[in-house]
Amino acid sequence: MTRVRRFWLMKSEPNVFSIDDLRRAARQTTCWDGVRNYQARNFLRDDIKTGDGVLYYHSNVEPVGIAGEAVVVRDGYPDYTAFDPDDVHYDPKSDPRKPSWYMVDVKFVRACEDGITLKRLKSLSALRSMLAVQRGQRLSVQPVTAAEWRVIMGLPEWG
DNA sequence: GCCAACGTTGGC
DNA sequence: GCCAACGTTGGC
Repeated sequence: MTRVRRFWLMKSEPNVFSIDDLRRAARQTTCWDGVRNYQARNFLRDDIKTGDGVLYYHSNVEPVGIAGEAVVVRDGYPDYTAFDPDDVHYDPKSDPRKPSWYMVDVKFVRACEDGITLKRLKSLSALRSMLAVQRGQRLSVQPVTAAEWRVIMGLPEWG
């Protein structure tokens, strides 16, 4: 029984961890730690699976937008940074026997050199209902539909 | 740096 | 269970 591949958008502040950091990381892979929102947690724990496609989104930078593509290489597992008092993402309420927070591992696929800006995404009528272009949308891990994925993968910005 | 939008907390 | 206060996110 094969599962249908799903697609996601994950936000990262590039001054914390950028698509180039991912490209240069060991095995070009990182754990997606530090998510502390329950809706995003549920996606990481239950829905995001190895092989799923990821739009790597740069937030809090000029300009904001999609900076590259990644792929999920490990299903959800407990976010151990929540257990470490020295970690910025430490959460004393997360019990290792019943973890509150989860993460997946993602691997670099390609960077989009000049990026696909949010402004550009908003200009495409095919992406009108995409979550990322909605006003006030703060969720750091978002589902992307297959149709939206196809539109974005077909943009000339990928080179 | 500002601030609108949103999620969480905690008093009641 | 409500909701005001608070803290955070993230576009601008």
